[in-house]
Amino acid sequence: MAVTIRDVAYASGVHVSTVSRAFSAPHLVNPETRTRVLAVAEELGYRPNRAARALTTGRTHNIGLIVADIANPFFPPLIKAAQAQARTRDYHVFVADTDEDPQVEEELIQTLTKQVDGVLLCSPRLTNKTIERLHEDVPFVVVNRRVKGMPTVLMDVGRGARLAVEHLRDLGHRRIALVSGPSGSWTSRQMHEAAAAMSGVDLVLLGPNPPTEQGGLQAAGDVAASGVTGVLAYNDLVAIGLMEGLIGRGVDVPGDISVIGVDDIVSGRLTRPKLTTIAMPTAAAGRMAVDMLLQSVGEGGGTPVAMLETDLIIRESTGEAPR
Amino acid sequence: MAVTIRDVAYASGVHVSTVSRAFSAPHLVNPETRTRVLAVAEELGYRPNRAARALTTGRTHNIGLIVADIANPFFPPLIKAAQAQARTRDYHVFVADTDEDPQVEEELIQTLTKQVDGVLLCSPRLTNKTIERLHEDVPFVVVNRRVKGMPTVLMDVGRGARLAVEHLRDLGHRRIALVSGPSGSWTSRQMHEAAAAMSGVDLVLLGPNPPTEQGGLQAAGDVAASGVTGVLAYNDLVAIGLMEGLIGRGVDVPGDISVIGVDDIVSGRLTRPKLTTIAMPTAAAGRMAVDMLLQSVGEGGGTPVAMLETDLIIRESTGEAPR
DNA sequence: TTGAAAGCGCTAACAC
DNA sequence: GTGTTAGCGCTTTCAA
Repeated sequence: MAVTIRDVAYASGVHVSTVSRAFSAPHLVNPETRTRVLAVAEELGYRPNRAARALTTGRTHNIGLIVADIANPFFPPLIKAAQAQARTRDYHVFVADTDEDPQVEEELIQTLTKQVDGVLLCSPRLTNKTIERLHEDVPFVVVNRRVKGMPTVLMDVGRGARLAVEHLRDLGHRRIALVSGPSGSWTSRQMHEAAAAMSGVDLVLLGPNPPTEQGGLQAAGDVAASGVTGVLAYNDLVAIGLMEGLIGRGVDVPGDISVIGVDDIVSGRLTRPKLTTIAMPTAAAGRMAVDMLLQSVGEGGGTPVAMLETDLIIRESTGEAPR
Repeated sequence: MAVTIRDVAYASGVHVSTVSRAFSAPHLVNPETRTRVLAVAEELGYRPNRAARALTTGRTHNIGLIVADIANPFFPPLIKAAQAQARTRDYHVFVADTDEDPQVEEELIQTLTKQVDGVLLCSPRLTNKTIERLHEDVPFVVVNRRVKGMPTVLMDVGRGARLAVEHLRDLGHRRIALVSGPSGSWTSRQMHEAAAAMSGVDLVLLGPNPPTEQGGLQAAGDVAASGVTGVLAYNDLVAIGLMEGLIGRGVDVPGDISVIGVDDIVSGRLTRPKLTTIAMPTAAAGRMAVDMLLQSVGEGGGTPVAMLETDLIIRESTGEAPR
């Protein structure tokens, strides 16, 4: 068995409670005793058992991070950043993948609840109602979606969409398609609203579509047939699939049709032409979400909503409208 | 506070131990009592506290998964698969990113040790000695590296390298470069040994290089100057950077130089030309590693070493040798 | 400043 | 088949 607080207490000739204090309430113990205890602990290789500690303190020092699909390139930078940020606060993170299944998501949250101080819900697929119910048992921070009364981290995709449409308009495009994502998606709705409000262009809504390359590929026919010269896609994956489908049909990108994606995943820099896209601050979102969660765990006050900036990155998949 | 076993016991008129048994030793309790207890538990929304359970059983039902870099596209499929497999066995997984820093890696392992039943070490950067020392406190499974006496999951990159070299040889290439990875890398060494043993081709070793796009980009000059007509790169990232550098220098791929990567990351399908690569069974490795870990946690016997198949995926970055 | 004792939620002998 | 009891490793009153 591993070395416990008792071993340290015995070896340093003090009571366990003193050892405990030496670690978690240093000011309550004589400096000399403390140094001695710490030295002995070090020598024995003692590490406090966080689970046992959690039992009395009610603080696990763990958080849960639930995402729809780890393999979706949008998430890894967020996971990485969240995990790194958590570590600076001495927190560990459980990562769970729901495979886009709300059922799995709910179950995961429930089994995780007792082991964590809070949960980060990234692009959750659950209904608001279910989220609210589950929230009774554990603090949440929701990323990429708006749920009433819940601390939230959003990325301003509306602004991104406006920038994108402006960019296309400046290039002379007058008829633009929005190749949307899944029907329930908050992001998709934001994009639509922002784009629809822009003057000087006609907007054609094409969707819903699965948020994947496949989804984009399948939409290529409709896009080609729609007579648009510019496209704003739900995300980079969709944009990449779309470009593939378009090029496969003999459509030139950006000669005939300009394409803009969302997310700025690394793959977007590798396509030919390189993808113009709206960069999402995923890493910043991960960090901020962790901060918010630990904040709300500590105090419980308020329901902060953060809106992070997005930016348009112009590469090669957009150009002058054909005339 | 959340509902505990005590609440359930009280509400169903039995002792806590009976409730405990109803969950973890059903055969020891009267079927009727059991159904009643379970019903009450369900109604109250009782969920066993796994941390508390771990305190008595010594089984946390958690595992740790430590990777060098979550954002490296090689890892997400592995993480996803490991996490999914763990879930089928009722295990949760801590994911931690070391940022390629051995120091961080060691500390992470130490703080995680008490909270998990075992740890998956993916492409660890620690010395064998350190790994062996840490292994005294917690079971390990090592992925992508060979450590004496440790359960291991390997991917047969040697075979992949042979297939790759054969493929180039069949296309008429006689002088081939191996653009290697980091100096300590097990994978890199395997590739080198396998490729060097092939007859009918001259092998030029270029490296070590960082395992990134940047690394490939920087190696482009040497590759172009080396007079080879075929290249096997350490991984897809390096291969992609290399292609970029080559094409930027006016070298045609595959017209002048053929390029083969390793990993089969999704981005490789997006480059122009599409990347020929050695597919690594990362998802299978993740699943197998979890199985091995839980196996060794359960029994502790043996030191299994699994070698998973790799395959050559021929796309567009390889072609006939120029004459 | 330190020790003693109770208890966090749960399981595991041991009785009955 | 079920209740009793002790205890997992730790923190936290309460005394001294």
